[in-house]
Amino acid sequence: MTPPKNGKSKMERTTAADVARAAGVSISAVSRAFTPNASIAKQTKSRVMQAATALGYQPNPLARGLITRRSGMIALLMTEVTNPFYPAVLETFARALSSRGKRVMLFTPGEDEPLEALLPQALGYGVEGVVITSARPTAEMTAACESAPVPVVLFNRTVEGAAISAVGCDNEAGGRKIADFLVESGRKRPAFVAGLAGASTSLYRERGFTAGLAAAGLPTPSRRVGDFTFEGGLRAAEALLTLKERPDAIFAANDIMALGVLDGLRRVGGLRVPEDVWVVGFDDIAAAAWPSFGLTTFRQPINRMVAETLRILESSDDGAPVPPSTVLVPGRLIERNSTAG
Amino acid sequence: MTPPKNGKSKMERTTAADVARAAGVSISAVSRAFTPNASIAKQTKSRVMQAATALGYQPNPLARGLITRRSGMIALLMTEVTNPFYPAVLETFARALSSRGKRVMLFTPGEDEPLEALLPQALGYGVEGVVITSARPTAEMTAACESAPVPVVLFNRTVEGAAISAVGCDNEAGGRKIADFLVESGRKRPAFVAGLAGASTSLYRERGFTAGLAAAGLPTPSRRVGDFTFEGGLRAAEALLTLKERPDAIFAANDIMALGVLDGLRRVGGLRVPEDVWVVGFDDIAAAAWPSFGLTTFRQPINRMVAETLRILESSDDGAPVPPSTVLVPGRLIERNSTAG
DNA sequence: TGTCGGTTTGCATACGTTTGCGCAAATTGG
DNA sequence: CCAATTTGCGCAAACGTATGCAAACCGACA
Repeated sequence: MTPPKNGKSKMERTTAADVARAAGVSISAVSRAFTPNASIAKQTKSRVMQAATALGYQPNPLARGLITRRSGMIALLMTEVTNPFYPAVLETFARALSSRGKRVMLFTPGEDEPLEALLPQALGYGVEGVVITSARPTAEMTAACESAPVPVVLFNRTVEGAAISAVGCDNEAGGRKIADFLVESGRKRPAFVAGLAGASTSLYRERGFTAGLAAAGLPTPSRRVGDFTFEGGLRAAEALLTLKERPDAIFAANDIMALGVLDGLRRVGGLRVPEDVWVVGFDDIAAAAWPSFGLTTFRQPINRMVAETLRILESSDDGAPVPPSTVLVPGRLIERNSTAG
Repeated sequence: MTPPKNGKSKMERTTAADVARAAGVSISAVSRAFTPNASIAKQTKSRVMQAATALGYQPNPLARGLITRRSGMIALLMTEVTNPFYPAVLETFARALSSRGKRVMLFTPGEDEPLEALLPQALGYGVEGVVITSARPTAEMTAACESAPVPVVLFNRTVEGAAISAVGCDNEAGGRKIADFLVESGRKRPAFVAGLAGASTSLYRERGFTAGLAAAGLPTPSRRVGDFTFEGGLRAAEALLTLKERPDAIFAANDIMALGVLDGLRRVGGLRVPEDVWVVGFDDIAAAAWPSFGLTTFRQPINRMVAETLRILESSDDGAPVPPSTVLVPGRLIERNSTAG
């Protein structure tokens, strides 16, 4: 005899059976009461619900997930958490999912864990969808994504020619817009600070930027790599200062590098921004708006990007695999004090 | 007939039964091969493992969790993700758990979701432990924590007199240390910027700070509230500048506020730091080390704090409920350019 | 060769749900 | 008021694994 007399030791989980007993119905009825469109009479449903709240019952997601393959969890694969842009993304996801009753499981590679190992792991947990962010998928990973039983979305990354959905900002247009802005404002020698080699975001931003400059008859900009980090931006700025022809504007592929550039120019190079050099970033992280920086940047609309991602994840909710789609959300140039357009 | 002939449509999960068939053993044997101290012959184990890797099998955490109540997940309840300190904590947790084969589930309250609702939800997922961070537990939540079937640890928060484990930095000692430092350097009119009312961290830091000043014969410092945000710090600085006796040092209860204070002093107040006013923070977030700021601050040893937290979570790994313990990890004052000691 | 301790192994049950399938009850139309 | 239809409900079989229990095995010792 182990009746859930509410054992004194530790909180015993109240199960559907308990609720069923209390409400005088079968376990099935309880289950149906909690299933959105199930065949159940209004009256019994309310009786079940009443008993359920009285006992503090809520269905066990694991048991449910075992059957339905829906655990109410979305996996987020994410490597860089250093760049403040990603915590913001993470938070937006978590909040958005929270209000839909879902949860986010975070998968970060451990010490010597390859990124590829994470996807099968995530799938093992029966997640309903996978969002891959800030990670350049390898070829094998791409294949795994394509054959995954749940929708996979690349966030802020794209892979050419792969059949995977992707959501991002229009990076190329952003780069172009920034080039146009600098050109129109009379800048003559813009430079570029790239992120990690092979990162699609950096690549497209650079492509648009270079194209914009070329269209105005300017040469291909000087270029340094900043690894998407503050220190990288700082070093890139120092390096750019040693050029014979000092740049009169620097566009960094993301904000955190741009801040590093800005600090490098001011503190190390002894230059004034924007009087001597202009600086432009990409993302619009919180620190870009701090008075010390006032960084002109291209804002990525995180909310819309997250919303689109969830839309894709949910579009194939009832099994039917949806063809992969790529969504590019438009961004917007935010002018601040690091330029004087 | 649905043999796992590797259906062309979608990746069929390979189950323990498949492995058993391939290895010519029973399902139990497969299970035991994956259970650390199970009774199984070396030879069979290796045969199972071989078949497992060949088929790409790995046990389903949900099914396993249903039985063992161990899903391999740790819940992280977290509200503020704006303060860069917490993403850093999150990352540290994720990495540490990752290399132990565990995962972190993030629980953030949704739109109008009360924080209290998260704990039962997390428990429903069969998490092996709960870490509550940056959230002031209410009375009912405290009770829920105490009777939870898995260990719960408050990270960077404490609740007086509650039987809950807690891990944090020695905030009071930190505040005291900062006071001593300012006093020894000859500061006469230090001020304090508090975080959210009721947050234990802010409270203890202030207590130590005030005590330190009092010990040196200085009066209770002027005080403003900065809500733990950059903007709050900025406004607090402006407010403190209007005082008849302008402070000659400002200690903010966390770094992000301290940076706001610093920016407010410089950009709005037109003052120089440290020549006119000193600024000290708490946490040592990445931005504190940026050349623009060079914020003197009290470093919280995140790695050690996380390690201690995991130690507590794992100490009651085999059922035996361990008495709640409170661990205070010592921090360290990092002197930078925002002071001139 | 027979018995005995110890190690391995398989069988069956349990974990807490969902859901297809029948059946009884409720509803409708004539 | 009865037959035809709809509706609501319970039974039982899944989902994929862990584990107590008893049977089977293995070598060793008398």
